Amino acid sequence: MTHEDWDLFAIVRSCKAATFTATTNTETPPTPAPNTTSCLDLSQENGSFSFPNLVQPTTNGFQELQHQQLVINFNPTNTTSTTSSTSTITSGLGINPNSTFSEVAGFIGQQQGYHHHLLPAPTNHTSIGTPTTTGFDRFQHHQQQQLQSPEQNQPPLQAPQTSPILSPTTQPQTPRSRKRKSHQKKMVCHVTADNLSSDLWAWRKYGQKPIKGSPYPRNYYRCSSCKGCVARKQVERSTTEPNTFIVTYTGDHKHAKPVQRNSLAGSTRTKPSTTRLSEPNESVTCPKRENACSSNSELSPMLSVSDTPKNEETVSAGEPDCPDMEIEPSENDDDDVLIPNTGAMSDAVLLGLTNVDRDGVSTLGIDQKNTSGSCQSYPEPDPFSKPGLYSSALGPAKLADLLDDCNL
DNA sequence: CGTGTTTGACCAGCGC
DNA sequence: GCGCTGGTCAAACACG
Repeated sequence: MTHEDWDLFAIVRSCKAATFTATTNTETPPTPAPNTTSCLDLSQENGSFSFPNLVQPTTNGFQELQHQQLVINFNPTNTTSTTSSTSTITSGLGINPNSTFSEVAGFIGQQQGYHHHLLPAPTNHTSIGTPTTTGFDRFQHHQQQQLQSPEQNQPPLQAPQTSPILSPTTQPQTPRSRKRKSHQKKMVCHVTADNLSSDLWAWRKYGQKPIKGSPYPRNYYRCSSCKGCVARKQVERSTTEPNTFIVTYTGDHKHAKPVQRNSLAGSTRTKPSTTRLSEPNESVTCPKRENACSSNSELSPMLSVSDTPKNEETVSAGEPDCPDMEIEPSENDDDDVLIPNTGAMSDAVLLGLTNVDRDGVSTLGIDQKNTSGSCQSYPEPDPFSKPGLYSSALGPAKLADLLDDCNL
């Protein structure tokens, strides 16, 4: 099946591609994929940072900053002044999918510091930051604010069942949140197909919809690492750059980021071969999903951005796994809490990979029914419909297995 | 059995 | 008010 071939090839490519080409953004000058090896390996015991194998540490200074962030809970409500618009981080670099938003933000700040000359003129609407005041700086500032006043800053992450206080996106009054996502805080990442890495988060696909104006369907995923987690992710292929996938994260994880891939996450869909390569980092331990749920202290830092969609701003930033990332704030700060699960980006990559055959050429012929009842044939196979590849957050070993299966 | 995907249906927001 | 669109639900099914 060409579809599978596509997936496998893409996965392989992604695995091999610790580096990838920068995605182009109409609003941003192409970021010269700087040192693509400048990935972060901030995996620490706290679990907040998880830059697995595919990435390598670059600067110690940044790590220090990252460490500072780790213990800080980001208050989404405090970002109003600095996050009044959508920001897009475009970069050929990649932030490891397993990183939290704070990680990404920090990374962005770092990259801005290094490459701010490549960035568009900063504006007050930039949520990510400016060359003089990087988003990371702001991010830290907000986090510190929250630290200083934890009481005032309501913990964004609440246990779904135990706490009636939920993010506006998941108000208990409305079993089915129909709120327009356009008004929700969200983080958008542009991921190239070549940019692949593993994602510790477990995502479960719950829907697919054809998007008007786009030949590619949009896929909807929710976090399956922990029941009650409202974190969601949308993945769709960029119309302008078919090789790029737009991953949108909404909602906040109500649990700590898995230190390791959940072996159960998507494992049922994968077909590990007997000759699979052993991967030290992969699934040595298999924490149950429930274990993923933990106190807020372990929760990923959260991001909140205000809403000014029209003021979209593109910021180039280095980011191994999330070359392009933009934060789309909601119009109401109190409305939505975003946990930038940058870790999911790799998933998007995986998804995207499913659309390419082993020659790296998109394959056609797979029709995907839309979710609204009206069938629609997509010019390319649904990159997200490949069972197991996406939600399972395949690790290198699994990818290798898939390769073995296909003699790739 | 538990997890995942698929997919038709449903529902709410939005623009006209 | 109406239709379009996007987001979600949930049943059915697949997989290990």
